[in-house]
Amino acid sequence: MDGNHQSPHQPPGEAIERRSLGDALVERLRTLIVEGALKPGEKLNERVLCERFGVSRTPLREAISLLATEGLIAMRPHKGASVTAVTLAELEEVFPVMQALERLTGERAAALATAAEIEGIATLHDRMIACYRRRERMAYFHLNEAIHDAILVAARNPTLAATTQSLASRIRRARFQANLTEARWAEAVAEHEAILAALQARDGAGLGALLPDHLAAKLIALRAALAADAQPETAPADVAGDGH
Amino acid sequence: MDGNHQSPHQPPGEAIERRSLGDALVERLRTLIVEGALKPGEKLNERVLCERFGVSRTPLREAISLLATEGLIAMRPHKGASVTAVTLAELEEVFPVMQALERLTGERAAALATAAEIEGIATLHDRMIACYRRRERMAYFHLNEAIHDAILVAARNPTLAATTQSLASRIRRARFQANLTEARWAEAVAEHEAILAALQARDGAGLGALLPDHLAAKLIALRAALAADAQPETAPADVAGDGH
DNA sequence: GCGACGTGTTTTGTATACAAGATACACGAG
DNA sequence: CTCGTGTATCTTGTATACAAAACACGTCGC
Repeated sequence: MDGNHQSPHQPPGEAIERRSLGDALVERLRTLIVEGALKPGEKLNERVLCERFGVSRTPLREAISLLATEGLIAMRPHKGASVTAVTLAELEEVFPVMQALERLTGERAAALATAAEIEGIATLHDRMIACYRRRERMAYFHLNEAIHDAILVAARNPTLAATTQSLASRIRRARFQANLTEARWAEAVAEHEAILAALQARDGAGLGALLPDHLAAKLIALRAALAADAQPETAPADVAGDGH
Repeated sequence: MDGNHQSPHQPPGEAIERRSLGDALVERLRTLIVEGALKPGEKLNERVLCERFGVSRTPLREAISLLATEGLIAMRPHKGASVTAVTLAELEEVFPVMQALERLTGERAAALATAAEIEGIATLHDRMIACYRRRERMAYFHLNEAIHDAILVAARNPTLAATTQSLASRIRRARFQANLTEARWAEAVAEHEAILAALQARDGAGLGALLPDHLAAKLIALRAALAADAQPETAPADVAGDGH
């Protein structure tokens, strides 16, 4: 269920079995970058990563190339690859595109989702709410993603799904980096309640507006969080040090 | 001006010089596929292509992988790569996504384009009209693309540009395959007049509606053309033969 | 003492070599 | 004669080897 966020649109019939090493690497690397294990600006030394993953340079380079097209990695000729920085400017750039896609997703999902899919999303939603009550942040995140993936599947458009997913990883990364405040978390849960209600009512216009709004609220929260992170020159680690 | 359709959004300052072989191959292959030299369904034998382009398999495979993410090529593990078919179903899938993106493009371009950019687009437009009058189909196509690229640049969003371009190649391919009728051509020219007028008036809502409409009209035309191509079992070449 | 140049090392870009899976054809059994 | 199986060949997936470019450091000149 987790991992594999890149292809929630796989048509069940065609069953394209994954090309082991290359694709597996793509996912591992993407997770490492999105979840912050590989830090923004970090230089990706091919030899080091090869040893780390136990593979040769050929499949590794394939994976790096692919992530470069997703915008998670920047490649400069003869200078190597590095993890791109999560800047506010980048988010301001990605968000409007994402909003346009999510509006379409909402409209289509409300119209095309099967009853079973809506029920499945409701189940995921309930589990997510339970995680919220218990403040299980990681489980909440993953269920959140599962819900958005399920809505994407319900929109019945593999191209839309693939395009959205490609952009989503850049946004997810910002979310991992900037801590979710308690206030924003409560707000997000309320937005999700409205989203589920619109889907159950098959209100296309409503869902098509709620999803971009949800995203807009997220951007506002991230703006604040990233602006706070942007000037850490005042007290990088001294904040903790002062306590002693 | 021609070629290089994949990166009209290159920020002038960053000047990422292209990684020669790999990227050059991507463009050559993309052109071959889009313009129909490599036919849909055609199997891509790596060794053959290597000899043809005079490169090794490593960069060729990189290029193939990238075009696979664009949807022009399908890869199946241990079975090789092949050019994807241009089906009506695929177009119906890509178009709504493209429309959502173009609406955003129109709104942003109307608001953010510089006076010089609008003037430049007007110039391209006039040259395109001249080509239409002379029925110079190829030159018309290329100026048409140049106009859409210029609008994309004016929208001031590299991510939007890159995403749009990635989908555009799939649509362009259909346009090359299905012949433009005289009636549709005249219609398209009229639509372009309206597009230019909206841009010059900086009418965001107008341009944001005209671009998707332009696309919708194109889809209707392609539907007819592809439906005609779809059942050639009745008389593959006999249609021409009957005339003799 | 400071700066520029040159050499050595590292790292990337490309080519080739090897291994595993898939296709095609031929041979044999029914 | 047809169908299944086994082998041979080819193609892909991965690893390694080679070449060129970039970086780092030391030396030489001013």
